[in-house]
Amino acid sequence: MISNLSVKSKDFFEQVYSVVKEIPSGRVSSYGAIANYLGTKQSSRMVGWAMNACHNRSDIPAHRVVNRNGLLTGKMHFPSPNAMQHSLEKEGVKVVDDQIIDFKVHFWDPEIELKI
DNA sequence: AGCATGACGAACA
DNA sequence: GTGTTCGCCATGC
Repeated sequence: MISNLSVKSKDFFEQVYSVVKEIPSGRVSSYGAIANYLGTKQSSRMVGWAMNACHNRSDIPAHRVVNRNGLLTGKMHFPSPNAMQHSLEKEGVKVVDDQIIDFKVHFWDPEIELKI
């Protein structure tokens, strides 16, 4: 039903979206954690690239995905640069100067929470 | 084909 | 803790 050509990257995107959608409210994750969960931890950039394409999808809480430092590096890619921080604070995550406070507390690791 | 860039991460000085 | 460098892989010129 589906050709096996050029499906890899698409499937990778879908996997990223699936994991991101599993992130509960008030929790955050990192590109590297997702990449690690998908088995491509060395390609954390591709996770960010997948998020760049998330504009095609509607149900992707991309604001819950930040870099390893808990820094909102991707906020500038949102409709409004303030949307990402605002959404996080709305969920109870404190953000100051584009950085999540107590990031490790709010951190959500798919490899742990989803038990692989 | 090569070179530069990017919502990253890790290693190293 | 900060700054620099490299690796990674897809995309654009």
